[in-house]
Amino acid sequence: MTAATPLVPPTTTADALGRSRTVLANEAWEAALTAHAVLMRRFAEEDVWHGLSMREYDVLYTLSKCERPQRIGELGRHVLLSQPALSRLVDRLVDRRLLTRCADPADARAAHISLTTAGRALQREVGLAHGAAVAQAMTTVLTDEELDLLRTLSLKLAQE
Amino acid sequence: MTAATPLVPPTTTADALGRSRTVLANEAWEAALTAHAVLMRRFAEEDVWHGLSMREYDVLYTLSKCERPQRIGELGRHVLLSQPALSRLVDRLVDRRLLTRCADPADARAAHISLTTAGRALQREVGLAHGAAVAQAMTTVLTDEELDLLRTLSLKLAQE
DNA sequence: CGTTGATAGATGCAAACGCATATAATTGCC
DNA sequence: GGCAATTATATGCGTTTGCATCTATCAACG
Repeated sequence: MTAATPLVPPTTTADALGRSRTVLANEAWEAALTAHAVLMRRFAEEDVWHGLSMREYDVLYTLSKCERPQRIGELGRHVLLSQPALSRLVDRLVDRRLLTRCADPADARAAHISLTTAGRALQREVGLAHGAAVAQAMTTVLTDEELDLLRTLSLKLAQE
Repeated sequence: MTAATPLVPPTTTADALGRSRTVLANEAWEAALTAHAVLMRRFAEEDVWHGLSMREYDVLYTLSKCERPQRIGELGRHVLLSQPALSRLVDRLVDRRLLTRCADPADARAAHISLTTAGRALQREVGLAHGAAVAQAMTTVLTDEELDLLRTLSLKLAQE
């Protein structure tokens, strides 16, 4: 038994990186928040919105991916907005003839929301231009592998 | 020259994954947005905020990382909020004795914002509990390597 | 059936937000 | 030094938001 035998405990990955697991998590979250803010700001100032707010577009986009009409509650799961705020946002889009509310024969409480033809057309138009801006912003700094990795990590985070 | 020579163009990584680079970027962004929304909602409903909104905490946190007092404009770079909204948010926090405004001798336009003792104490208290919630949420679904990767990808996205 | 509790969505209201613009101070250029 | 352009922040105002609460409907159980 030599005095040179290393007696330090085996390092974890976090130790090897010089940070605790908690710090690692918080640094990752802070970086993600910053990236979110930077990109949201950049996308918001693109001239592609045709009078929609990003939240309004978010609702149109969510509906565009759905085959069947959605309830307010369902939409709420995809949009970071309180139920009353979402309810009124839908009101406004209905007033603008971009959405329709129709009754559910099986549940009189529910409001089924769906895109009008105009709503779908507007979503497509905005989506095309916005999607191009998203691609532009992300592909200039990330490789294909990194984009795929970001998607994978994000899906893990979003899972319950 | 044989007829068996493959004449298809070399596949890119995106082709190999079966998606175009644009689609890849948009899928990554959508997943990131979803993760952001899911986690924000979860963090917001944690009972750690002591009467602060998350945006207000964001300002206290940003200031807590700075040695010197910051201008409104500097804070604005870190917070996803319009300049007037930030100006009034600071007003409210000053009214609550969590921040102080002091004049800049070299530039009478500028408002130097800094934490009061109470503001710093509140940030620490909230930060401790919130940081724990962040760590909890992220470490249960991501490994250390993945956390570090997320941080790296996010920093790349936020650059420029 | 009828009452109780849960669920979907709407509404009252005060607080907070964004846009446009005002105010005030600085910089640059003649 | 004086005037235009720019920068930093504040304010007016209409819109949107969140919280609390309300209404209406459904589900479940005696």
